[in-house]
Amino acid sequence: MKAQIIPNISVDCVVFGFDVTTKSLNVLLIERYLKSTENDEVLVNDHVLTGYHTLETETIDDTASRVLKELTGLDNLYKKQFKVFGDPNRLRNEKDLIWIKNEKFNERTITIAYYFLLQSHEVRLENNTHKPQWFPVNNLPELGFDHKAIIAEAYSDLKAKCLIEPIVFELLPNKFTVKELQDAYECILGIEIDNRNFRRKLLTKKYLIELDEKQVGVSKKPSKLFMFSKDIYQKIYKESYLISI
Amino acid sequence: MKAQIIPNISVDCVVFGFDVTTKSLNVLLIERYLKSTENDEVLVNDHVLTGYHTLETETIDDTASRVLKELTGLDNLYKKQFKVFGDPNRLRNEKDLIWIKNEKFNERTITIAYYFLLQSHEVRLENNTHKPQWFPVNNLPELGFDHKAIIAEAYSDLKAKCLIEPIVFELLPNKFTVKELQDAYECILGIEIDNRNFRRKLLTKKYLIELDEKQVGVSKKPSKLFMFSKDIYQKIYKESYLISI
DNA sequence: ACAAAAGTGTTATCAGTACACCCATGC
DNA sequence: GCATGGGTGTACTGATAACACTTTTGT
Repeated sequence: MKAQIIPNISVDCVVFGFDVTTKSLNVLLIERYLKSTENDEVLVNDHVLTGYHTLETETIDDTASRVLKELTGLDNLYKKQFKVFGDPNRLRNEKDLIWIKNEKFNERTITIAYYFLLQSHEVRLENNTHKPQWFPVNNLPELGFDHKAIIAEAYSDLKAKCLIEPIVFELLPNKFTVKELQDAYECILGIEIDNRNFRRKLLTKKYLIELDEKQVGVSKKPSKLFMFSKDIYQKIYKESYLISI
Repeated sequence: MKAQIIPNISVDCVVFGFDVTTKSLNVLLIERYLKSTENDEVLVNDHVLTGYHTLETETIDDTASRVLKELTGLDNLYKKQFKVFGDPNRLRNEKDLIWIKNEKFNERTITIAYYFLLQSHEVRLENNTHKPQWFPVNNLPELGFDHKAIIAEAYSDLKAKCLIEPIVFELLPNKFTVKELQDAYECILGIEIDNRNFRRKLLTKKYLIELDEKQVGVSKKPSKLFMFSKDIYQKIYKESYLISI
């Protein structure tokens, strides 16, 4: 017997992928496309986040992981539940109503929103039945439902979190250069950082392990590679009670 | 026609009340009490958070506000949605099952948890049909459902948020002394703060307005009173991009 | 040898921490 | 006049911010 879906509770996933070569923070979207059966008129043609209803037997976290695995084949990614969207009118603009009628799900569905962090290139886009595509977080296409607002909230949470938790590393390969780390921060925060100050600050951190390796296949001076040690980070982590208001 | 409740979606409210005289951060709980109809045996006798199901026609935020108004008569309090609890087994220990059977609600209910901030004494406890009581956050009674975990998460979020947003003021009267402000911080964070450093730091803030008033009715030297200006705070607020990992 | 990116140091300023005593008031 | 809590100052240390040039490497 298959587990029942809960028709009024869903999970939506904002998948952030960092592209280290183009220095771009992207969001993974899927197409929402519907043609009229009568006259071939295109009724809906925009993009949405990936999501699905929760099953009776699983936790919400499991739903999110399942949805992501289904879309990307990936497991064990950084995952953050950041907000619930439950406005009774959140799915009620014209195209949403057409879509919902077609898909036959509950108009009053609340969605628990998660974001995931990975490197863009980890996701195989070719031959993917969901036809996912990457869009720069600052240049999104037309979005269905309330997904524009969901992405905005996710991005805002990501900006805040990356300053106080070591999550940038989730967007980078295992071995990375200091410049790439700086790029990731600059890209997420939308700011420029002085490279001397940044290097000094980060290179003193014990949890950044300098490897005996350099970049290969680059056309100019190759840079040293580093790794992030979560173990060391957790060992030296100290709670801060600094009041910053 | 009355709005329908959504049987599998609820809101739970962690009401934090600060008592400025006892310097105690408290949580408002209501009793969960059930006697057997057959033999007078007490089946359930513990405490829970206040909460209720969402109505078809309202937003989740509205549900939370409604629940709180119903319990306390209060409006316009600081309110924060901080996490969803949706484990399929979250309501399935023995007493919870007895209770749910009696109350006839859905075993697979997810709850969206909020916390509220106020001063303990704002809530009238006498003649309140819900029989709410304050308990120190560090000394809670036996709790039903997964409410112990919900309170723990709420408290943890509060600790983090009070360092970066001016929300302590929600726990204090309009006019307060610097000492009371310090007490609030010490109490929330569970730490001691050097009063000279604290005063110097906070008194330089433009959003703390020194009043031409002093405490009255205290038995020793009366202290100057201050107000928090949200307007000024928002005007001088500057986004910080300080990486603190 | 040249282009490109990696890598490096100093100074000034600000913020945080540690620490102990005097002062004003109500009783 | 005294007990109580309010209120204050200084020195040290560490972190941040501003700023420009040299080095290494591949081609």
